[in-house]
Amino acid sequence: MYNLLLQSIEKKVPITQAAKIEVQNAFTLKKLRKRDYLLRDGDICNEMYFVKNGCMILYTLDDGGNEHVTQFAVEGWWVGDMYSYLSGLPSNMFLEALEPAEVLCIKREDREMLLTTVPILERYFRILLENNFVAIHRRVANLISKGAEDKYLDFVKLYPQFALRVPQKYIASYLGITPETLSRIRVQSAER
Amino acid sequence: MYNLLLQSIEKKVPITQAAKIEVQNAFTLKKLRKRDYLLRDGDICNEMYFVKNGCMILYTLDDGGNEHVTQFAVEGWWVGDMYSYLSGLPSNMFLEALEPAEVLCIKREDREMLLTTVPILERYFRILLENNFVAIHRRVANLISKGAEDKYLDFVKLYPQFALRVPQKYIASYLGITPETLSRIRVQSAER
DNA sequence: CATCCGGCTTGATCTAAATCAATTGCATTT
DNA sequence: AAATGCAATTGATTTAGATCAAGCCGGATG
Repeated sequence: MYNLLLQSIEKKVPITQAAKIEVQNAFTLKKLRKRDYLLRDGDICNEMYFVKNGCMILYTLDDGGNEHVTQFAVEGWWVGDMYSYLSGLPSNMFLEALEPAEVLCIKREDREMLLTTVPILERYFRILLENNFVAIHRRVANLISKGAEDKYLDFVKLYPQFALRVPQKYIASYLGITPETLSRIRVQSAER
Repeated sequence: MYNLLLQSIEKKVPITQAAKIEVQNAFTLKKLRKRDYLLRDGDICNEMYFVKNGCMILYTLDDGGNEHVTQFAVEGWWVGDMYSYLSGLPSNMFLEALEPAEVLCIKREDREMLLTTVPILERYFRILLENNFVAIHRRVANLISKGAEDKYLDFVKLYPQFALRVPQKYIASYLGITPETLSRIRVQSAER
């Protein structure tokens, strides 16, 4: 049950057997069906989630009711509204399962506690966040500098798995373009 | 000389006198004049920089020679090309002083060393990166969901200091719009 | 003091992508 | 197998913002 999480940790830092037990005790499992929500606009995000399997999206809704996907999360990824999680203030996001999913949940206080009892995890999260910083920075660079087609091509190159797994409209949203535009881009790219 | 850095650390984690010495020994000071570079396309980013004073921008150049600002950094901020810094691979970015500036530099190996000798800094960087994650995530949400005017208004609300301090063209670039568009937005907003 | 240059503004035009709208194709449910 | 409901496609039109081009202003430089 905790295999994937412990692997994720061990890939980055050494961890003792005793610490593994501590880790396991800090998490609970949630099983989700397609379209279940872990978080809705207005909720406070009191937990962060480690995806064991399935696929989640984190998104906002604008005034016109359009979804804007800020994050995907599949097996081995962390997800949640970090803003709300850290501040304790209400989120303006939705966290939804695109597929049946299982996630490991850790509450704010439990994580804080765990970080003091197993301090090597500070290093784990630090490394995780650094890698994440690189990825999100690349995304920003693409968003401010590239046109629709180039953004899509970079996305496919970076996450070939997603391009197949996730409905196109979510990818379009993630790239900041419309589903219609993405559809047209795909036929044009294929023609060449 | 190390005041601002030590304050930045102490705001987030407790640190002993001995550890402060260790920190100071790990950094060197660089003084920059306006338009000096700390990093150019093709360089490997072997250091990260903590800004003591002045203002830096991190940007890419596209095929058309247009700058795309991915980051600002003023007093108390960290900056550098994290991708190149972590991987040791060449950067495709420029890091330039917009004003005369002083930065504290820490080499890759020295930071790794420091993190093992002063492990509380793992926590410092972890917290820093979490806060940063929230900010950059907000930026992404704005980039994929908002029009030019709303992006600008959010920027001014979040960083009122910058709006005055930095030439508009860099702000435009940071927002993913042209200087012309930003100029027009500003007069329109003022009219109302 | 003059001039030079970079940054900002303003206007005219163009274009990539959004929007609006209809149709089709799948997959899930009944 | 019919029916329902999304997702994707395709076409027509609109629009936000880019691009191109000139002029202008203010601070740095000889």
